[in-house]
Amino acid sequence: MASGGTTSSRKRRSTEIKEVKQKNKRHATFCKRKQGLFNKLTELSLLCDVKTALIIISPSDMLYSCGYPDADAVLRRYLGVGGSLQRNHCVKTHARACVGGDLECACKTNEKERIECESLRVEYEATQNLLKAETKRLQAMTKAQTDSCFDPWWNLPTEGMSLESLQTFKASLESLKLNLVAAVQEKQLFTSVSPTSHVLVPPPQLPNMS
Amino acid sequence: MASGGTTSSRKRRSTEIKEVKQKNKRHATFCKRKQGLFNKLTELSLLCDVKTALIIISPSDMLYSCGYPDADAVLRRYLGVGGSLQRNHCVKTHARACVGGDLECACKTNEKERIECESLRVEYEATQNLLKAETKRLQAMTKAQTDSCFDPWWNLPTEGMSLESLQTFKASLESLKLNLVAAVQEKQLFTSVSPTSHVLVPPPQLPNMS
DNA sequence: AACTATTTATAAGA
DNA sequence: TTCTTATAAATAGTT
Repeated sequence: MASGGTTSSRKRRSTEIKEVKQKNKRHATFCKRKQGLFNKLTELSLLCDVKTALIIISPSDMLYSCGYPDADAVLRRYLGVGGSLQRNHCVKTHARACVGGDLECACKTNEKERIECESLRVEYEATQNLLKAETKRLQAMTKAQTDSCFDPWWNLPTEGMSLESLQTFKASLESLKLNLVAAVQEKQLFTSVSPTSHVLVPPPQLPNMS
Repeated sequence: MASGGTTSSRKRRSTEIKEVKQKNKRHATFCKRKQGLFNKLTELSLLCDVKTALIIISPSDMLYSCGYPDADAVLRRYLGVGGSLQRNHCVKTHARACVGGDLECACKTNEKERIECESLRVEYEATQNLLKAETKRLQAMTKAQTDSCFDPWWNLPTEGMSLESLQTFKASLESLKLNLVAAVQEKQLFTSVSPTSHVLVPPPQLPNMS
């Protein structure tokens, strides 16, 4: 009796624990990958000057969105002027297996949404160039050191610049941090950091999605 | 004269070539990353049982989309029943639930705020890049140290300070990044750390996240 | 959250 | 674009 009951409950309990673990694991994976996806999306937007919108709906109908420079603007553009889901223009669809079609269509529509991401991109690229220059310098340094073990890197003529720029980096970073903190605090941040972010409305009722 | 003309045209040509190369490079990057993003998206959908929609608009107005199980269905869900993009801006109810402050409609974001957001994003990106640069530099230095045949640079008394400040710098960069993330997270209840990501409120009857 | 061993993505060059 | 490869980044599993 006691043993039977114990066994039974142990079994049931272990099953439950396993399920919970599975669920937790899946959720952890979801969080990590969602994060990664958002990062990738933002990187793509900035690097390649493209506009993006990403929407994720979790099994429990939680909505997540991410877009640059404005998810809704992208959606509007995608859906067409009427905001209808019937699009009248060509879309390269990478659905499911993510196999790209061969559609070639450069749809030209009203380009009123000339977004001001240009300056953003310029700045970003400047930073990239900086990074590139630094990297190159360091590589040269390393190579020089490897080539001649007697001549350490700090003796190389470029070394001073490297350290100097390091100081510069630090200084600019610190001011950056201040600016950031101030800006974040000033904002009411349910709008998030996106320049044109929106909080989304859950629909009044739940349509079946599957 | 002839030489002048030659020089001039050579310059111009090389500039053009450079530009073209830049353009090609960017496009190559775009293709690769777009592909990667689509793959990631599909993986997320399948692994975690979430519904997704991703739209990309290239500078030449090419539209790309990817979704699972159906991008349009996801969009419909996102947009609400009416499929209208003016989905009731005022989400204050749900937004309050998320932040718990006095709120303004996200849709009413004014220009000033948008600019703030934008600069915020720029700074965030710049910070990330600086961090990247620093990390790379430190890695290279570590490598140089390993490769070094004789007295490693950090053993020299004068240069020890350099290393220290480097490490301090790196540490401060990392904590800066953490602070940044934390600051953003604080403002968003169900967080995504990405600068552009937001979380949407689930429908009232579905409280728990999976 | 943090860490690390692996896997995966991707930049550069062809 | 596609292929290759060296390197960088993401992340699964674990603590």
